[in-house]
Amino acid sequence: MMAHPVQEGPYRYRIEPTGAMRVPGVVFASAGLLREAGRALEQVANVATLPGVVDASYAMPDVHWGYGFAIGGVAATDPRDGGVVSPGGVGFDISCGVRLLAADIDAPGLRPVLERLMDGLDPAVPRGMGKGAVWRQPGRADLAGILTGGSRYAVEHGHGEERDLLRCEDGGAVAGADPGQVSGRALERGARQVGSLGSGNHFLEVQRVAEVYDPAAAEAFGLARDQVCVMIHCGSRGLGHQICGDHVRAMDRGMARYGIEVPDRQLACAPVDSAEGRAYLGAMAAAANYGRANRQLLAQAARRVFRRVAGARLELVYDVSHNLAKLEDHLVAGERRRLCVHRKGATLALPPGHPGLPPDLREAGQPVLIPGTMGTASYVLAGVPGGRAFFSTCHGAGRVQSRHQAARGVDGRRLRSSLEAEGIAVRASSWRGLAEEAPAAYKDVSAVVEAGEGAGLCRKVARLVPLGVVKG
DNA sequence: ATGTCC
Repeated sequence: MMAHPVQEGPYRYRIEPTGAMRVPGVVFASAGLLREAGRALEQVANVATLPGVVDASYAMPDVHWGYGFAIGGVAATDPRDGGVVSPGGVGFDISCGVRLLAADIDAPGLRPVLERLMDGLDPAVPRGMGKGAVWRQPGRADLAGILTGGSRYAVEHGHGEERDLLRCEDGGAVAGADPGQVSGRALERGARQVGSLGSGNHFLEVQRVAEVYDPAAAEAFGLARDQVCVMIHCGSRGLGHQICGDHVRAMDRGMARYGIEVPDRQLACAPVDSAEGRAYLGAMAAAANYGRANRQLLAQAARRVFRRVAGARLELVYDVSHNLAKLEDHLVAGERRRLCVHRKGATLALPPGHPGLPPDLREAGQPVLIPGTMGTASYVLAGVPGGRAFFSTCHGAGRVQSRHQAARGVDGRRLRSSLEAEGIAVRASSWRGLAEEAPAAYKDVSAVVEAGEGAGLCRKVARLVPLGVVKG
């Protein structure tokens, strides 16, 4: 579908419905970010053709090209109106997300032991391709427990604190997981990777709170200026990837049976209330739980190193997923409807007062964690009243260069030297992998966050800067 | 993102 966005408000553009589009497209962006979105806007228009789509096909300020759906896209469908679920609307890395922990130590206090801390984290954080995991050989029962119980199962088996679960979306476990819909191959891939970072833009960073914008919310989140934090960005590894591939194939074969036509095969989908739709949602929830358990185990690995090297404790601030579809209740034109909300490279941002928040965060709103590009800032945001796009906001910087382009433009060793010269300790698993994640390959995360705030999607709480990077 | 093609 062609897309001709027209400005209709500050940081807000509209793509008028044409052809098979059932609803408009709405893009939240500055003029500069809109230009960087490029052909991803055609994907935003394509999503507006899906059966049962409600309200609009939305794009966050960090929108960029993805598989079928743009990354940075939000789309809700109504199952009672033939609404579909599409694996492409979640992405290959199901439940990819971010976990932030706050240390009871400040940056000046940590500085003398930073190098030793990084040397401790280096072997303690399994990463790269096929190179081990924190939970080495989970049995069949443990794997099934992880798929249905997520972080909760990990905590119940000694990998964390009960309080952690209050700081995870859905209490650490998504309901409705159906391990029976997870293929043998997905299980086999997943069994070897429970508690591993992966590669690409996934990382574990030791950070410092550089600036606080909203002192009341920062206090509620347990954050103060100069405090040390740990941010973990990872997903569901080979398991989620295999599940996405398996179910795209099944839906591609089944679409004709439901009389569904889509403008791009990568938008393969099935009605939420169909055998294929239910199968995918059950497997997706299992992968979501696997992703949370993965972050839980990596957090435990970081906790052990912090205790041993710095005598410091790490408290969980929050854990968010930015690749997921969920059944949620929303008001649409004054009417309460249960919708299937796809967020792909977009984060749920519940507003202050929302019943889905733990009591001590209810006044501040939901923490939203925005990983920056290596060597640049990351942000903590919060949901706002009247949040748009089904209470969603951005998820990160978003690429502007392909991996190949980035690797051609930068030498990994030289990049490490320049980061170290800025006082950022780097522990990389491969030089090429490091070069592919060069800051030049990404949009300016600060511009993304400014646009998100300007568009009324979220508000800034704090900015974090890296002290040390453990790179996948 | 991903045992970067079963």
